[in-house]
Amino acid sequence: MVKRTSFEHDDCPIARSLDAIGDWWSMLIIREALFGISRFSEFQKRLGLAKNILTVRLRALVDQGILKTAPASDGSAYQEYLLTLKGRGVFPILVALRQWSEEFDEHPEEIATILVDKEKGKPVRKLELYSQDGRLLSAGDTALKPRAVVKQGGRLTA
Amino acid sequence: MVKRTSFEHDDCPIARSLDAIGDWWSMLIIREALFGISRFSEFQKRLGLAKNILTVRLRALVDQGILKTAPASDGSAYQEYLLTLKGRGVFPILVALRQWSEEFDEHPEEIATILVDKEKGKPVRKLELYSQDGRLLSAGDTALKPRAVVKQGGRLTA
DNA sequence: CAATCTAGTTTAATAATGCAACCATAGGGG
DNA sequence: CCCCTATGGTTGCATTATTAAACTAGATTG
Repeated sequence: MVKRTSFEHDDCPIARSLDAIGDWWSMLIIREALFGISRFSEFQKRLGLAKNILTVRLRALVDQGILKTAPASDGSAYQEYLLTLKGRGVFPILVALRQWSEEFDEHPEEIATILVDKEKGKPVRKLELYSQDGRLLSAGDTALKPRAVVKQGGRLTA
Repeated sequence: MVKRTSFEHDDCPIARSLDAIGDWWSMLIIREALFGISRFSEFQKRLGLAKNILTVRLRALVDQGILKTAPASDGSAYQEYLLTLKGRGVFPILVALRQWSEEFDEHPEEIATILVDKEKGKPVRKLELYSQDGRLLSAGDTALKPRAVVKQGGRLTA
């Protein structure tokens, strides 16, 4: 690679998200964390990834404020990894990924679980995107607008 | 890597999606395609990725039925890459990624664009997840249920 | 018909990933 | 106190992926 491309300071928010959590393991670690997994060894067992990789990923997630370490909680003298607010904010992304598989995968019969609402136990609806005045939007109904920014000099830039 | 782990036949739909489009470039290629980009050189210019990688990614996306090649359209004798229905279905994932950055990024002032609805030009709302009976759900209101599957033998499995 | 554009392929270097083996600390048994 | 196991890593090395840059070959343009 001669240096792997970083999107950390890209002006596209999608690229920025991908830079933060856009690899297989980070996303799956957050998925497990949302299930309540918090211990190093539990992550390692459930995901089956190499421990050194887990170490690196956990550290990166902590550095980015997606996970935080807590001294313990279940009595044992070890630490645990807990989601921050930012980390819990990844939930819609995971739901979107899940629903894409459910809708388009060629072997949906291999999918083992369904996302349901706790209260009724029924499958959730598809994620919906609305305009401010309440119209349901699809990709074609949207556009990108440059964010108007007033810089120090007072000039208007994109 | 000694063979990168594949999630192609994982039973988790999130893992399956990640296996298909869970790398930086694939996601960004689809983003560009949603903007109407369809030519090899355009993708390469806009994303700034190495051409060999673009070749591999485009081929993988076509193999997976996310893009399809069409013989031409603007007269020139070259081919173009177009999104399939499955490809356009990635849109909510990209919206979720975008909104996560918008909400949690530490330098939101570096984000250059806003997603608006075409009709009014106003920013869209956050993606919303509803239960079948219309309640707005957050992560804590949901659970995973094993998908009941009736196998050949007639036994019920998870 | 020479120059340039398109859509790649090839090559060589560098970076990331994975496996396995090792290490340090805590707690428990004897 | 000594040995054993579990937790939470670290280190080394082999393999694989990504990249930039050079090269091709057909299509288009001047």
